[in-house]
Amino acid sequence: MPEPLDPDMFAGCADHTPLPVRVGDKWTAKILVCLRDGPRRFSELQVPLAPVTPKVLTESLRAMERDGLVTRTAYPGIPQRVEYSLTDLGHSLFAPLAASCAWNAAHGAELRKARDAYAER
Amino acid sequence: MPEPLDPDMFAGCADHTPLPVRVGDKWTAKILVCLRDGPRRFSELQVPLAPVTPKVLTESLRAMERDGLVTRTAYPGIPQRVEYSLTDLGHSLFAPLAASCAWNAAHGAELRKARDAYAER
DNA sequence: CTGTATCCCTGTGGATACTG
DNA sequence: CAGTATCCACAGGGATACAG
Repeated sequence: MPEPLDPDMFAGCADHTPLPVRVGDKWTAKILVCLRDGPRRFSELQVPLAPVTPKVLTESLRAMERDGLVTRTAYPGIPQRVEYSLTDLGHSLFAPLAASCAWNAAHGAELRKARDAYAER
Repeated sequence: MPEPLDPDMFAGCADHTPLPVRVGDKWTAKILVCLRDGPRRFSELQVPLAPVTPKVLTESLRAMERDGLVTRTAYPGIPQRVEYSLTDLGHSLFAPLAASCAWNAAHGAELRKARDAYAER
């Protein structure tokens, strides 16, 4: 018999999920992985992330820059050259990300099985 | 100097984030926490989750049931009585969830600081 | 090459009211 | 009590074209 739930148990929480900010969206986690081993250029990121559009990739990178996860470095010249790299804060996100990936590896099949079984009806 | 990125590095991935399915949404993680210590009734969940609407709470619980994270048990009688409880699979999500919460505790302030600094311009 | 500018579509979530 | 039924608003993401 559990205790009654505290009506204010989420009072200190942000409005959204307890997951690290904006890592639950469509591209952030993948960008993290792409930048894991070193700086990458804009066009270099577009390849494995296809079919991401330039607009969306820019938006994602800007948001990550704003949150201190990546740094953007522009090298003057023609053609233009821009590199994105992870900050220490960005690297620190691999800890929770690895935990999530481990869960998927261990239980993802079970989840899909449950989903398929539910669809039977 | 990192190797070139593998164009197919995300070929096996789902279209979305590598995070556990539907835990990145607005209510799932909070529902998990509410059900952690035992079964809860629908109206019992509404209290700490306010101002969630019945429609949205139902949708979230249905999706979690579909994914095998919770079980729904209805007890006949008047007034009606329904209890939701976590499955073993649901409980297993606390591992990645804890890692995310730990990140927030350790680095959340740093992220907010970066965000505020970025807003200065 | 590295983006911006528009326009648009969809899904998630919400407001409100009603039912078995 | 435990939902359903409607209707709706908004943000994320995408298609396409263009610019510095």
